[in-house]
Amino acid sequence: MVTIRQAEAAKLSELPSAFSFGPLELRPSEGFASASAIALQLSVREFGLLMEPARNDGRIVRREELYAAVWGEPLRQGDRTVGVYVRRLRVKLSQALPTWSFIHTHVGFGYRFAPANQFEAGDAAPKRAF
Amino acid sequence: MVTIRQAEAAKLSELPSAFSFGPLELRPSEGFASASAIALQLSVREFGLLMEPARNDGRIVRREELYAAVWGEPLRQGDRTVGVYVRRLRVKLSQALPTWSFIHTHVGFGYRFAPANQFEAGDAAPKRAF
DNA sequence: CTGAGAGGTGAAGCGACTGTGAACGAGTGG
DNA sequence: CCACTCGTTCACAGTCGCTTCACCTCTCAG
Repeated sequence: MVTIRQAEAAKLSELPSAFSFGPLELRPSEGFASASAIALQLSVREFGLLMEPARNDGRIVRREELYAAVWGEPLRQGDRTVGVYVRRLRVKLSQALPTWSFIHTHVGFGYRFAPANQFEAGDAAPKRAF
Repeated sequence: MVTIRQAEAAKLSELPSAFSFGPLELRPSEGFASASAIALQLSVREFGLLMEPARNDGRIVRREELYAAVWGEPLRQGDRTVGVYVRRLRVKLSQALPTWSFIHTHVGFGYRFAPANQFEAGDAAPKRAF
């Protein structure tokens, strides 16, 4: 079985050393994430999830795909882990940036990672985009 | 019994990764549909129906065939589900593109999927074709 | 015109899916 | 040994959309 460290290390090489995601600044190589200069305290899994925008730019990603990318193994039937981590990420991100939303649910499909500021309506991505 | 997720995943592999349908842009692999840069909010079933043009280019399709393609099982006697979803699709599409029509009824036969703009009469498909 | 059949429409029940809070155990550092 | 963090799992609650139903409209044959 693959350890967290190994799985994460394997992924890092495929990612850019740094990129921005809306108001967030992410540096995979350092395991660092900040929101408007406020450093975020993320766990390894949470950080792995936040790397998703670097892998797929704004498209809708299935849970299976997300899990495979972060955990390095196929998602098992009935496994709710992805949902739990999405929630934790949402909590931390909304604490740092209350007016922003980053992870959008697509029922029966998966999630779409896209920054959206509720005070700048009409600009960014819609909640549902099938 | 087959879950929605499984049925949907099975279909995706048979479709092109992206195609256009009149002013619509569709990406089956991402569960994404947009109308003139406006992202459409479709459910899994609605999206499955909109994939029809990728399977049959412009010909009239029987309800039985449509149901089998999207639901993955034969249509039962008296089942009106296809009609309900056609209506929902029409509503959403007409909201996004009021001057366009995409799904044309052929009484006693089925539906024909073809983009038609009412402001460009003479060019595109007639409402009834027999 | 009238009736029958086909399709359109609106609403509602129910099950599937997702969100949420909490508990447990493994791992780590003091 | 304890305190802490994090990953994982579970049960429950809330939401969403699939399906079904009843009723209406349209079309056409006679």
